[in-house]
Amino acid sequence: MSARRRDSASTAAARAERRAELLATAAEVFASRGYAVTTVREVAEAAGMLGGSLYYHFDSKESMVDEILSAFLTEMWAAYDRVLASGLGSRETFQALVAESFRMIDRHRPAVMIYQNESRYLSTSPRFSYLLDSQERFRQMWLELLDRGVLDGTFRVGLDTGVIYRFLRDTVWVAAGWYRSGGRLTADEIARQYLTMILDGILST
Amino acid sequence: MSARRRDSASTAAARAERRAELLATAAEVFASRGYAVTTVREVAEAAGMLGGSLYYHFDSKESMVDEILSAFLTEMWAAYDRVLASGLGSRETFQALVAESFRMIDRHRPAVMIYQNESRYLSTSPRFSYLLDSQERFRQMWLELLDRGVLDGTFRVGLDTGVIYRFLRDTVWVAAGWYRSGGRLTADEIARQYLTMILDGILST
Amino acid sequence: MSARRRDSASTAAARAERRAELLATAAEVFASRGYAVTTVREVAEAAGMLGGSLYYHFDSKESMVDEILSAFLTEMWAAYDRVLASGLGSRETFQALVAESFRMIDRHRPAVMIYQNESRYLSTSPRFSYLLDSQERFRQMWLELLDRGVLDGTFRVGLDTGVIYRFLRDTVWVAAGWYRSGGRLTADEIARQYLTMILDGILST
Amino acid sequence: MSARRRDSASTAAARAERRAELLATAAEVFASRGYAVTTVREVAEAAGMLGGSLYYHFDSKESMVDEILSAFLTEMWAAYDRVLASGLGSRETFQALVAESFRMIDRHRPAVMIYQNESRYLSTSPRFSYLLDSQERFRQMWLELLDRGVLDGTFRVGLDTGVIYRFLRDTVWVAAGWYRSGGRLTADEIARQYLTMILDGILST
DNA sequence: TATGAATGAGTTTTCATTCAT
DNA sequence: TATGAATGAAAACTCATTCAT
Repeated sequence: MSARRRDSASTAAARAERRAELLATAAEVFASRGYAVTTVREVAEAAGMLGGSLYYHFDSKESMVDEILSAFLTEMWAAYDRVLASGLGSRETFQALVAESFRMIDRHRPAVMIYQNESRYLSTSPRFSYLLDSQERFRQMWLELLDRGVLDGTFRVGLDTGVIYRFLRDTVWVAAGWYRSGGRLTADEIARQYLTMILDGILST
Repeated sequence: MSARRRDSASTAAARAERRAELLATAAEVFASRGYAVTTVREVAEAAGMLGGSLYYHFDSKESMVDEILSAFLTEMWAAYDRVLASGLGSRETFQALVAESFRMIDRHRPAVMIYQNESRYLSTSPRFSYLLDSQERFRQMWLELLDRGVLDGTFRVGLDTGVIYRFLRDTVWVAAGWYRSGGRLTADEIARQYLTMILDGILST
Repeated sequence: MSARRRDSASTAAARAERRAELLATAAEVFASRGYAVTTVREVAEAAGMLGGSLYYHFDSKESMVDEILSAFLTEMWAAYDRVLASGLGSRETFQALVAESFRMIDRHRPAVMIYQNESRYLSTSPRFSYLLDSQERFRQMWLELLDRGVLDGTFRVGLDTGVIYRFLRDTVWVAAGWYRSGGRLTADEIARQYLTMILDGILST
Repeated sequence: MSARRRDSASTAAARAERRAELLATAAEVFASRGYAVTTVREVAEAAGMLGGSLYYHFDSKESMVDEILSAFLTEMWAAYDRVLASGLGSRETFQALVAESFRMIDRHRPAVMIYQNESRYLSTSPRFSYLLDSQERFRQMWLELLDRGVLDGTFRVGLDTGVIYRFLRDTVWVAAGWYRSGGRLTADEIARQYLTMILDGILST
């Protein structure tokens, strides 16, 4: 490899790394203040630069959230698909999906918060139609799992799976709003608590 | 009662009614599109008037949400306080609070959504410090109830009450995002499903 | 006609009049400074208001030129079509088209200048594709007329009609750059001079 | 001549050549898109470099047009002065000036277009006052020639020389907008067509 | 010589708010 | 009570220019 090639490789890599840094900063700010009310200036300041400078790296404020969300969703579905492909029973699949979700929150808390809080607003634009697609796929995944679990005797009969699905959808993700990585509880521990609660209830037996 | 007094009384009443109508419309729009991204013009249009006309009725966009939220919170705490004052056991109190919450969603869905989605943003302003107060009071209410329930053997030992509290807080209110009054399920029926799930878990026994 | 209907009619008319005034002002400024380098603020100032106020009347800077140009082109083609439909001989048609053009300059000088100077830039946007359409139609009109005139013996044989067409196209319209309505020469007088020059040449005979 | 001197000489020459290349590129882009709306980045890209790199060669975007235009005007006036100094009759002078103009278009089409399209905008800055000077000199040159020609019986009496001057000024240069070097017609052939048209008119005789 | 990252002034646009009618 | 025109502050975005490497 010539020096030239190593150079161009390293600058391309440096550039990608800088982008990633900036996106992480942007995600943090969007998550904590809300996408719509966050100004580009605020993101830039958090990154230690002036407002206009961000436009050297990104086309628009919109393209920043876009990149944040699509990267997150890609990774999320890869994780879910791995679980779904592993042939587990309905209870174990359930547990694995919830655990995966908490791991996503652990690793991509800002992206999860943005996904949770801003989807409604963003998905009015065609550019973000993939958010609706993802939601629909999510819905089908859980409904199928719940139906299967009821049929095979894992889950309680008489529950409204539509209600339970909505319950799960919201419940798991809103935890991103308060979970802090490195806090008292690990993501796996929280997943365990949630699973106990959901699977067995909170009543003493 | 003189004609004059009846007139001014009916005018004052008509005025209050008009305000209430406009607030209901505003709440609907704020809830469905998000407070920050909703323009005053959109609210006005939904009410069949022009942007400037709203300022005859209200001081500002902010005072509209303010009125919406404080009216809602007042009613909500009145309901909660009634439950808390009735001397029920921890399980029954739990059930009653959850049921009350779903009734709030049923009757004040837009206000609940606004409370849920916009509190973080609004409470950065001193004017809305009461939102933080309400949250803190909510937190204490549930933590005390959970602690009491664990002590008297109603709730499972070994659960992290901090986690459970957050779980309950989020879980109940997010239902406002999908619940439709007059839909397939009544508020009480949904409360029953939620309670089964939370108290007994979803596993078949 | 009720008072209400007359009112709404008069306000609609007042509004249309205001728009027309503002468009005339904008056209003046765009014409004298160039569309691209004119700021919305400059247009607003020329109209005695602040920058943002223009957006009460117009969607965007672009929509202002759009309206200016399309109104002008509509009127221009109406005038040309009247000439073309009147069954004149080729020499008289030629004279009438040139005279019409100078009348357009007389009445819509700013619009003509914008059309002349900014078409190249504007027509890169799909919104202004009608500028290209108009140019193409203009080209066909003149080429047909020149060809007919050569065939019927009106025009000199041996001229390159492509060159003459371009010559006419540019020559007539650039006069908008210097012609001032109410100056020493009337539009008809200038048209006469141009026609003498073009038809008979400037050499003494 | 030492190696050192030859090196620095060839370096200086190479540098001048690079500048000339870059200016030619810049002129092309400015001409085709318009100076004001062309970004430095676009010029740089057309020259195969990045935006900032141009600033090694030039002080500013403005200094680029400045150099392009002043070089062009210098050459143009040298050519005109040669004609004017050669003691030709008014008709021959007329023909020679028009022919020279088309040769300028042939050899410096981008510069001519910039001169034609951007003078109004540029000449608002003191730096480009020479554009106004040139225009004034141009005007005097033609008016004197026309007056002389009318006096000596070459040109038709009764024409408004002010109108004819403007006509000539615009007519000749706008050809830069469509002329392509190496196309169907040579510059001299186009000059011949223009001259026939202007001198003898387009009517058959 | 050229790059790439950043600057900062300026531009278009949005929108809560005001106010005369 | 409501309208409609305007205000003005703030937002997203653009781009000529700088400068360390």
